[in-house]
Amino acid sequence: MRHALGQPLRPRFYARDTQRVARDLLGCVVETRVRGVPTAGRIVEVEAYVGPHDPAAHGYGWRKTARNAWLFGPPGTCYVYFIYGNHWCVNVVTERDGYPSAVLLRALEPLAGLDVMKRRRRTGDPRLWCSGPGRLCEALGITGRFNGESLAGPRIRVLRPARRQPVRMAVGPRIGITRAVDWPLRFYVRGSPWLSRQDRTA
DNA sequence: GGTAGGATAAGCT
DNA sequence: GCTTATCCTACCA
Repeated sequence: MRHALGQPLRPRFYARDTQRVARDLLGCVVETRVRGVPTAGRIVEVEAYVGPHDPAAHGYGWRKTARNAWLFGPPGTCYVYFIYGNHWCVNVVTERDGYPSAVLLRALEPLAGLDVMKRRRRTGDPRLWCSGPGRLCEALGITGRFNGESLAGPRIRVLRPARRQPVRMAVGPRIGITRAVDWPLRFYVRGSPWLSRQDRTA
């Protein structure tokens, strides 16, 4: 039962319009294996960073640096960056090789390795394990060493469950940005208790 | 219940 | 110097 949680998404899943990829990622499962220790969670919240014309995206104006280089990588790659001197954030790279677009993972519903998440996050409250981009990286053991890895690789993969639950999706503005603040590029599962902030529209 | 401020570092001007 | 795709604690209500 190697893939009890589902089958890995193929590269062509990611090689599409970034907003479509973002929507379709809701309900899929992220699984990591760090030093043999597995953890997994269902994606309930994402944000799209749609390309060089997106003022809030790291690849705005085609500006490529050592830090964001993997944002320009092939679809289905991990782009991981360090922010605010404290936190890692993980993205899935989309569209075509050389084009800077990606989907930021913002919140997961914990599914497997719950004891490990509890230890890594240093809190017994499951709501605080994966409800935010920095939190979910800590819970799943994702660090800069994952930058540039394939999302179908041995250490991190994204799976489509055999029986994917129907998702009631909501859309809103992205969080924590100062430019393009009204672009509705945050997609999340309406009413989910695992979001990075409470859904008041549910 | 809510919010203000600090931690902490890379990248930019 | 200043900003940043964040999180946590302290404090006030």
